[in-house]
Amino acid sequence: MSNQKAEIVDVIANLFRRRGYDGVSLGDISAATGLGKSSLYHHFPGGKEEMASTVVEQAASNMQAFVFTPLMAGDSLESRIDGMISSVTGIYGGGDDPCLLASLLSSDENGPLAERAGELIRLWADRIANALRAEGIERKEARRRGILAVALIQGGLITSKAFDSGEPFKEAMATARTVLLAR
Amino acid sequence: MSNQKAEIVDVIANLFRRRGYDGVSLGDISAATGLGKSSLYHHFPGGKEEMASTVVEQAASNMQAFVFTPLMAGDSLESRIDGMISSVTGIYGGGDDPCLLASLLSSDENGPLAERAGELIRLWADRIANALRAEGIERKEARRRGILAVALIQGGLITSKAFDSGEPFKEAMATARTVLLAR
DNA sequence: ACTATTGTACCGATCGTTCGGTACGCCATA
DNA sequence: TATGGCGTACCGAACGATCGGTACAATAGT
Repeated sequence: MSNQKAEIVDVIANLFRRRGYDGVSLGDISAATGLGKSSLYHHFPGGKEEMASTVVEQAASNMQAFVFTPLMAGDSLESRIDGMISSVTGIYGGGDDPCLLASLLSSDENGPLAERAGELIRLWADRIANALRAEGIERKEARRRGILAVALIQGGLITSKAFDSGEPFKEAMATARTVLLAR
Repeated sequence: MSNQKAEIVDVIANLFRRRGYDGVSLGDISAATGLGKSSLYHHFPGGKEEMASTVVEQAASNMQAFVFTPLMAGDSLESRIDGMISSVTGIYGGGDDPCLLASLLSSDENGPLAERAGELIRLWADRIANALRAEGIERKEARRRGILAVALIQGGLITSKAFDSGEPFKEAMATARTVLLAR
């Protein structure tokens, strides 16, 4: 994907994650990107759905690069977890920016976008669980904690939005850290 | 509010919480309620916005009755927390049903509905904190745990949706219970 | 008879989408 | 070095469909 197009996708992603799939019109996208509606169809022949799915796939690749990779890179479980938390905090603007996956998971009801978003969330929990298993934590317990950590991240984002403050998110991240590093 | 109207509001609430504000059209509401558009405008002269705000106010009243009241009614902190958890588990169908407040908080971007939904989420955390303070837990710590519990509930709902299973939600609730009852 | 409630028909606006067409750069062939 | 064709990128205008909302007459319940 060219840099040019990646920038466009980035702009569209910011719309979708803040307003959900149905909350964003092609007019909005046109205004935000500076491209005419017909130009958007040049880049995304599949229309709005292709714009959204492209955005999701970019998010998937970002997760791979900025979340999963740090989760396997550190020299100790603590440093791996801290690496992920640091990345995640950056991605979500310290709690100020909504999660694209959660946004599409909720707003598309049983469409293909929601299915893919759900898949990525499950993958996320799975990768965390794998990191724990590599440290000798039993399989089911690792899975339990992985899911719990993702729940804390997502719940932290929602409460941070409700409180209009990054503090709830940061508290949730601290709790997730404790859960993941408990022995 | 008459029983008749309360039923209508309930049907509309189920639409909004599953698809968000923008994902529901008046046609959808008309089909789901069996009422023509004119009938809907008879009951809700303010249109879609009034339908949504009525739905939110009904949710507020339900929270008061089924969540806040149990939170003050038990004879021990443990029984109060368990009362709330039991009610909450029922309200969300064991994790299968999305949260109306979270749905509107996210899909309305900075509209009045999102503001009200956020207010109710903050109130929820506050009520939990109050229950903890009544047991001697220090103010800031009580507030921290209240917010954390709400985050676990909301995050549990999202992960449960991603996994298409009530299990993540139940795990999140169990964790919330532990957090709230810790000494 | 009166009021509450509803169905039918319709409104302008906006939705996602498609169309015809233009500008520009690359590359082959003459 | 011209020239003509071709692919990429973009645009304004318009499409049919649906959006939220309204006017009004008919019906139902008292």
